[in-house]
Amino acid sequence: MTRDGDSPARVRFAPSPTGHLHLGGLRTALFDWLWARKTGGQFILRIEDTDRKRFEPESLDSLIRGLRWLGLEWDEGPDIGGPFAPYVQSQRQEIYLEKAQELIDRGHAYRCFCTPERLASLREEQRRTGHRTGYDRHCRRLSDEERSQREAEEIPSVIRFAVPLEGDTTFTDLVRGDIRVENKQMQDEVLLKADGLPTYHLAAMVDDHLMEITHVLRGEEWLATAPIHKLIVDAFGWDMPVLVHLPVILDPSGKGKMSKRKKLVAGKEFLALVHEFQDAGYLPDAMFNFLTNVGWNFDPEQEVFSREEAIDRFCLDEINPSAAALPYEKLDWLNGLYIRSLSPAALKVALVPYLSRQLGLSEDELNSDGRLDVLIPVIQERLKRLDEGADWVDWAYLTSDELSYSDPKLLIGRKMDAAQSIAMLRAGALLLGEVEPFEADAIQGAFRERAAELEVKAGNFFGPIRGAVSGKKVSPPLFESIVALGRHETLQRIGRATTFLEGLTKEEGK
RNA sequence: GCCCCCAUCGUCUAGAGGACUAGGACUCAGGCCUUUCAAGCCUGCAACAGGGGUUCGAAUCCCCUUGGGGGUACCA
Repeated sequence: MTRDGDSPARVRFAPSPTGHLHLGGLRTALFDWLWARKTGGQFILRIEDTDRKRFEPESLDSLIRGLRWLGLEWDEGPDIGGPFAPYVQSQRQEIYLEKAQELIDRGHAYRCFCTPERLASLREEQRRTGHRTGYDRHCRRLSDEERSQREAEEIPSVIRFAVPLEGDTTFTDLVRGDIRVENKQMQDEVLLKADGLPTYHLAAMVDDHLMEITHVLRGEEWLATAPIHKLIVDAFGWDMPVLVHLPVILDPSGKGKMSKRKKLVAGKEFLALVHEFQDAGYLPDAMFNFLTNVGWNFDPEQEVFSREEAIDRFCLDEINPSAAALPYEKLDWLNGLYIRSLSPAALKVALVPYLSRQLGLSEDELNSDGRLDVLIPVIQERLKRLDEGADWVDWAYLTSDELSYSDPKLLIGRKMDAAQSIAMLRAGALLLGEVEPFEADAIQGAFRERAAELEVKAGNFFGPIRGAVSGKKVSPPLFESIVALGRHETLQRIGRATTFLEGLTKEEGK
């Protein structure tokens, strides 16, 4: 039933807007989307905002941006509507109320008048005495009389599900098989809260049914509540959708579920939130490729694949049931691969916003001259993330004054002395003053020729020049850097570097 | 504590009883290339958690142990 030829599935991603979307959520959405596209069905976005205390309005925006960033377009959702609108649970309150009442009428639920205080002290007592925690079903045993009396007094109440006292419940998880749990292990979960809003247990089951959801993909943290959900769905007399619990994503250390942000032994910070990956300059295509292979495997012999290929091969019953840590190094490698596959023009478009932010220059300024056009092709293969671009080109945007040569090691290579470096700088300046055309190949040719005449190694010649031009030990290829800077600015920098070294040798001579 | 799930190189994974001297990828190490740094190419290190079964034969099936994870809310 999950092989080729599956009928169109209706799959929903149903996050609660309680904060920024993290990679685990994004992966769930991705698998949802993949399955909907694979079967030619629908991908539905539903907002589960039934917790007023934890609701954060901004997270909705963040959520939508994150999904769009990865390219997961939904077919029905709060912003575009659909045949089962509204897709925001807080706007569906009457439905849940009605359904909860229906369960009471059928004897599957009951009103509970216990105060939060009683519940808390009950829990405390259970913990203290080493008993298992849980509601003691006090109100389930209320007589009709007692119940109507409390209702008449308008004592605040919730509606709880009445779990069968005996027997057991079996449900099926597509990747784990049948799972059986004794009913006595389950709680009379709250279905409708005192504020009139439903809990997940009610709202999700009702909406999944009403919205004709065929497959529910959700995090493994829901596995323990699945039997309750089965019981609720059974109580209504509905069909259970296919359940797939996606393995949790572990903290990079492999210990515990990934949370917002944690530090690893190396003291290195790992990203977890979708917008953080965005800001760091991971490409959506790379992220798509990466995430698809966590919890599922495209092909053990093929690491890189397109969205179309992924849709074509994706299969729910191949999902891996075991928890996994994100292989961050692989993400970097993949991202580098995708960056290299971009055309220089496309990379420029992607890179300029990052450069603008980090260098404090406007995008117009960055686009106004040819520096980036020369530099981008040569830094392309050096980038793993877009936010590394600034480190590769910042020197080109410094004025002569801003560039200082305080460290002689920058200009003097290993096994060289200051006098030799000065000679190299002078020779370089001489060449750069007259070489034509002022292009990387021509300049390189002239430099190599001169190196041969001088009988010095290319590295010894280029090193001091590199230091003078970029102010760095490590820079993009020298001759492209020189071209990006232009003849005038390059000569200026070499001149200043020469002066600096000369001052140094004089001091030593004293 | 109780319930449930999971278990192959450091990490992501392939493996659905014989094709496994366990394959791929990332990382790491070494080499080639080389103007720095990368990229690229080549080589290498590295795993079936342990113990019992079942079977002619087990990484693959069963049981136990251990380890890890999840849940135990008027949160999702």
